[in-house]
Amino acid sequence: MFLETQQKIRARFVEAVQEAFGLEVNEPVLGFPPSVELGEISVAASFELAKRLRQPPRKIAEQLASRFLPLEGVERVNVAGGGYLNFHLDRALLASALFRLRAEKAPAVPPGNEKILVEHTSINPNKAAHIGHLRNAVLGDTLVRLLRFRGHRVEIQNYIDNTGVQVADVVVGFLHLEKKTLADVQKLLQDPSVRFDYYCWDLYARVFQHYEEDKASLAWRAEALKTIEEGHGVPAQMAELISTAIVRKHLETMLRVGVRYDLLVEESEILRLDFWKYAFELLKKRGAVRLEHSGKNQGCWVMRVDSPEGETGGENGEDVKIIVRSNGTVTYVGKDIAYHLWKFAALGKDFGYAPFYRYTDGHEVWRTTAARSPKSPPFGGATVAYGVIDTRQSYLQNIVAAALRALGLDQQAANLHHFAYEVVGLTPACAEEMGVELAAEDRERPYIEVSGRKGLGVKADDLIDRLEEKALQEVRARELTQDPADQLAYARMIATGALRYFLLKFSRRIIIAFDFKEALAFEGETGPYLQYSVVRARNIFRKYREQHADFSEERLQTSVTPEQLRRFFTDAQDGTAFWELALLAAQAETVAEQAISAEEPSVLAKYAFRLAQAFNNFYHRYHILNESDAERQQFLLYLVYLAAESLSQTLEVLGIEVPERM
RNA sequence: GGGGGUGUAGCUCAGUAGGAUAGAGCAUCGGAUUUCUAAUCCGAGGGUCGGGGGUUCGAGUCCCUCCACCCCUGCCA
Repeated sequence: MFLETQQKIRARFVEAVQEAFGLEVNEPVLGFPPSVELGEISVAASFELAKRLRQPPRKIAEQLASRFLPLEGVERVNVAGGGYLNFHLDRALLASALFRLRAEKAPAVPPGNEKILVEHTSINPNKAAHIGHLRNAVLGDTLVRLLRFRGHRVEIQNYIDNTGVQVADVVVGFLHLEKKTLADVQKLLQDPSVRFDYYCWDLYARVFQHYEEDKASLAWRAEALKTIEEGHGVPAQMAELISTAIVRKHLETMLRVGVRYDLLVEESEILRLDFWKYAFELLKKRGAVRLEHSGKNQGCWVMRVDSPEGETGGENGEDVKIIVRSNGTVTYVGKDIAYHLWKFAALGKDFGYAPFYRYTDGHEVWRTTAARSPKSPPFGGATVAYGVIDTRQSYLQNIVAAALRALGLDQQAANLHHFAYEVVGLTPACAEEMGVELAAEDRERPYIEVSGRKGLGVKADDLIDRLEEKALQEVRARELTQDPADQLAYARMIATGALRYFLLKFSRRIIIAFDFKEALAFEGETGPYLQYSVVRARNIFRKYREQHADFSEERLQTSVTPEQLRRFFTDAQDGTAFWELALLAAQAETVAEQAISAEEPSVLAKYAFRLAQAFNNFYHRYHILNESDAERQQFLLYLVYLAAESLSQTLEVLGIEVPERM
């Protein structure tokens, strides 16, 4: 397979340089020659070696070229240009290995023992989810799928900040603005005409407006926050009621786009089980935190934040972060430190667990509880942890890592990956469409920031609704099926495909300026384009089967011989075009590895698009069912299988399902 | 002030740990076997890769510097 061949070439290069020149070198970077006629893999390292060896690069490459063979999968090695080493692969061998890989349903890599923990979504459970949350969830979910695709054992956690300020604000809204009792809220929850998460969305905005108008009312918040954190009284009960209901809504929203979880870690349990107290003791013992006796932070426990160069302070004094407020409550970072110690099994304590939500396939989402439960699966205890958290929180994530280091957990700190992504804004036009009044200068901005406090944003479910509606129209217009259930199922897959691809095609470091027109597009570089490509390929097989009842895709593996593969892949007329498609299809694993190491799912999304493009091009150029040469027809079917199966497996990693018809 | 991010075609973005001729989608214009359903394909136009230095055989990519925009630097998260 392609990835393995690459690894072999790298390793062999190091040996070859050692043999030829007695020189120790690192594994070389592999590139791609400008066209497959020049080879499939290239190494440009001879240029660098030229200095050390005082020889022209071309001469170095020539001395190395002969030392690679025999190498499984490589047919020949030659020198091109000023000193490139170009590797020509054994096309028939690679293609048949790829066919076997795609045809076997078992994962390519057996699951390892090490557990990787991915935390994503982590929405404040006080109102409906918006597009920014969708970006987080889809990025996180795709990271999970990527890791699993490459054989890693992954646990998905969703952190629920159910004792934080944002929940407190909604409690304030119910208690003080709406004068509602616990029973009133309960009734509201049971009212089928009320979308509770939408209701809270509006209420939260109203609370903020009230804070603006009446600063004194901020005291409500402080009071509510304290009682919620202490876990007693009506505010605490109401917070529990609200957050649990909203979390359930969030799970349902995310399920619509194929995102699922294993465990909900609730902040209230971190407090209730004294995880924080325990972590606090550890930090104090190590001198990582100290109590301020004077100055602006008097009465607070703070942690010193070292600047990267080790220069602390300067004239303005050192940078510190408050961990415990002067009123004794813990900031979010403090709780996050405790949470992360538990993630790495470095706290010496564990939660209890209880089932919370069951998916239709039986998979259970668990939540943390204070009571121990013997029947739960083991959670936490990871060696590597990813946190999918927006980039604005980098400062706080650095503090968590710094705390780990302060406790001597350097290895864990190094294995803690802040998967930082940028937020989703609205284009000015979109913001105005949503009813926001913009100043002239705001219209010139690249994007308008969404604001939960102002109630400005595109709700996730509204967007998904619109996508499904549009997709349903398209499905109906095409008269693919008369069955309304099928129509709906197709529309949902197409809507999800469009949305997930839209959120994944951008690099995580750039701000997405959201626009309905772009997000609702089904043509060009979109999810539906990818899905359509696979559908086209499957249509070929379906039609072919109508004439050949005994046909199955798997049978191609034997009906096309290695001899034929060799012949068609080196055909003077079309060999290059055939080979380019197969070669691209073979790179899914290589690209997935890249996406993981760069922590950049867009790399795989872009690859899927390139593969779909290559396939559509091929589809248009070669008419398979009309092919009169039977051997050639079998070969073409073989090639369609490689491309379609590679693409559909890649789409699975992206969380994009393919409908039967489009 | 300090830390981080971004700047590539009219617009939105890629550019694979420096490599062989700067790419894609959208938009615009022109075309395609009345089919394995066109949610497709082909072609055209369009670029001082923010500016200036430097390193290198080679720089969109690395270093320095300047400019513009954004985020963080809360007893919010």
